Amino acid sequence: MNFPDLFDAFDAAVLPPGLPDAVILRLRHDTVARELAAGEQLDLDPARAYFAFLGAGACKLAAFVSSAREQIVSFHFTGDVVHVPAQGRYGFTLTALTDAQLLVIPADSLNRSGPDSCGMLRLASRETENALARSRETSIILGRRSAQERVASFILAIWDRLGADSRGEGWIDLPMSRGEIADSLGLTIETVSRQFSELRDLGLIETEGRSALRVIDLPGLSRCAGQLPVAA
Amino acid sequence: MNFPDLFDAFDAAVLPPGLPDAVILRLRHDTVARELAAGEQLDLDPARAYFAFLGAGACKLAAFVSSAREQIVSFHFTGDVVHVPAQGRYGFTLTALTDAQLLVIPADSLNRSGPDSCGMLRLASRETENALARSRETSIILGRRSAQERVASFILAIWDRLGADSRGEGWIDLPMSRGEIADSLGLTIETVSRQFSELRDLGLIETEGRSALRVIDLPGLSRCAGQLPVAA
DNA sequence: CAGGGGCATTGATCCAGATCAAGGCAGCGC
DNA sequence: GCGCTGCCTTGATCTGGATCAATGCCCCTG
Repeated sequence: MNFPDLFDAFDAAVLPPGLPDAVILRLRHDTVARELAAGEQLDLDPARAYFAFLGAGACKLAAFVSSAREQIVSFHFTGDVVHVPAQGRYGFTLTALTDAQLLVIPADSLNRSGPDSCGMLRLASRETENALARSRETSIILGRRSAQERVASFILAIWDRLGADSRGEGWIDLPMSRGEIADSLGLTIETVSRQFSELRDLGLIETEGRSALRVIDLPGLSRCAGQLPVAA
Repeated sequence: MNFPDLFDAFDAAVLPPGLPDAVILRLRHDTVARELAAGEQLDLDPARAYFAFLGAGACKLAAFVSSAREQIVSFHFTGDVVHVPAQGRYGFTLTALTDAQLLVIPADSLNRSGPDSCGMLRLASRETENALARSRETSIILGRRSAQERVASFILAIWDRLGADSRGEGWIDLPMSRGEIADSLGLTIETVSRQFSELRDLGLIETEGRSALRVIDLPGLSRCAGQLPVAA
């Protein structure tokens, strides 16, 4: 996918209708297309914030906490707009999980004031708000839930997002490794693996190889994801 | 503090300069002043998102996870703008920790489009971005840090925010209980209490009664807050 | 198709923090 | 001032998940 096609996809999926041509042209001028191979990291100026539109593929947004381990803040898939913050106390990186196509938009360029650009500001505000909602949900999961609840929640979230897309019969291909799942849930690889096994033994999911996954019992999985150990 | 004074404080501290009078008047019209006693909860329409300007006092923003325990998303103090989301998967509540004065602004009213209101949109966007940065930092703390690191981080954050305000010699009064600290850090009351004791024994902080706190060794506390158990 | 490297699974043990269980102490009403 | 109530602290024990340690199994390469 080349720049014009990517930009068209972005325009159609994300941009509010009725923006003045001049504004769109300026945005087009500020925007850059990038293609990443699986595992490759997007190179950005750490002093600036960006939005990235993911035209194809999957990626992770991660904070470097120490050399040992990173905290994955969110996973993103085709069609998502990712908010990449400027470096504050932590540095953030956007890394491709599969080959990916993206449009990189400096946040400044959406935030630039001007009588015409309200639509852009609205867009920036909305996307930031989406990111905030996701992040707060992550906080809740990390603060208050058991390993099983975390893994079940993760599977449900992926299922919501990828269940429709992938190969038939409800099988999906996880684009991330067990280690990356662990880094997003605040667990270790071993614990994630054990929880997958346990959910399989409970008959809630089915797995095949490293990445293929199918949800068999959605309500059951929701039940696993739902409650605190204390119950409610 | 009455509505006009509160609004003036809000205008001075938060609103961008140079907004047209009409826009300010409209905002003033949409905005409501509320006074909360310590422990009282702000009653809002759960279907709508709000911003709240905290003119005086302290409050907590919490998500209800189960009847047993809530996850506190953030603490806020005089001068803060709090982003209170609409109810999604979780319901959020804003509760006063001390007697508090606040201005409640429906998010719609900042987001309303119009050629004049770019300044408002910019404001909404900026405040949402602040909330996002705080929330992501919370996620990192909850996902990857030990009890001691969490408590030390918490004390440092409070210290940054309240160290200057309160009574002399660097003593500050914690407006929240141990239980609330625990609920914000994903720990239990007992663990929080033990960590306070341990930091006291290490000579990093001093405590007096339930709520008085003084930081003695700031660099030492930062060191405690900083690293993973693995070290780096 | 054989070999090898890397991720994933599984098992054994350990430990940080939860849970359970007493006291202790500040602040309040009487 | 005295007792009461509700936090807070401290101690003892328990346990979920981390850590340590082998295999096992994809998948890629030659």
